[in-house]
Amino acid sequence: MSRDSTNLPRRSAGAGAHTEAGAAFTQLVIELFRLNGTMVAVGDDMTRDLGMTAARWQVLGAIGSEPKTVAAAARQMGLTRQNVQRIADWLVESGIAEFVENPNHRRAKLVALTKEGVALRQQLGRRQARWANVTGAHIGAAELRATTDVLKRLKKALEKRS
Amino acid sequence: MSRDSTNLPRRSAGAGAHTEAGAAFTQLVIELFRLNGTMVAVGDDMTRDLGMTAARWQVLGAIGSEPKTVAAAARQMGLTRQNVQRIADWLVESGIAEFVENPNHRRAKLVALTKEGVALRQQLGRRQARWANVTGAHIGAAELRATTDVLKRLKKALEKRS
DNA sequence: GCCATATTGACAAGATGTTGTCAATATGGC
DNA sequence: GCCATATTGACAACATCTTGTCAATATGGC
Repeated sequence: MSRDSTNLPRRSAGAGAHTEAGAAFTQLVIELFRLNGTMVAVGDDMTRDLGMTAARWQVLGAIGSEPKTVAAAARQMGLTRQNVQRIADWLVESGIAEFVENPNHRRAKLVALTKEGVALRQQLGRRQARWANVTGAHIGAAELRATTDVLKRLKKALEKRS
Repeated sequence: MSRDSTNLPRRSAGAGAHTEAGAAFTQLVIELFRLNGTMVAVGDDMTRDLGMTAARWQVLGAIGSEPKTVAAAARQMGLTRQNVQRIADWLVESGIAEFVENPNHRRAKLVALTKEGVALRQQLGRRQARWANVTGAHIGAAELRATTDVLKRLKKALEKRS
């Protein structure tokens, strides 16, 4: 191990110079963007024949576990309220979801799955499980969990910073 | 270890059921989306005072190493040609980049940084390095590299599938 | 209960990204 | 050199996402 392989950023690292960990982090960010793009593309592919997209699927999943308001779903997924609203409106138009009265709020109705929505959710769930099981088997549960853990820690570190 | 902890998807896994690796993979996907969102937000924050965004920064970086055509830059980053074209046009309008003659193609000019673009790239590079070094140090180079490796393998596995 | 404050859905405008099409140009087989 | 094919930038139409604003409603301090 060379004298420069410390994980601590050094004052002596000149302008624009990466430490070892800094370089590794940068590579991770690049790969993260790439994989994210691929992941969304696969999600779109997996749902296209059912008239869905990855984004719609995500909302379907959020309201599927239990009915919630648009704002609550948006918060849960880290998306903007307005974007989720638009998708929720589309789901309702398409008969997949419906707005139901919210005992806790007069205006903020709950978005709930219709019978058709529940069936769609099940079908997509089966597809996702097949896909996840096959893909996950390529890597192995232990490594996947370790990876998820690093991603979570990174997210926390980034949020503190702001 | 229980009899069910195999990494192989089983026929006996009922509809919608996850294997251990399948469940771990699913968690990873969820965390990937979240971190990606945070990452773009941080990129936007880091560049906002310079009139930039994460997307523009990415293109700046691509043409910064050496001038290339819009299509080449798009390919390199996995973005659409048209989207990169729009961003490149903006960079040129803003005096950050310019179109220069391409000896290999009469129409497809190269996008190159101007003097101002080079300075901007340096400034952003310094910021990025500080940020990467600090954030990377929280995790450590070894774990970061292991994580990047898993992401790369996942991307490969997903691409084969399509 | 009253009131300051936060949350929520609705709406609009604009930014950003995608998809399809076209003609100009380059490339490779022959 | 000629020609089929692929690549490229230009343009347009559209989909998607973000940002700002507003009034209705809920919440918590008092």
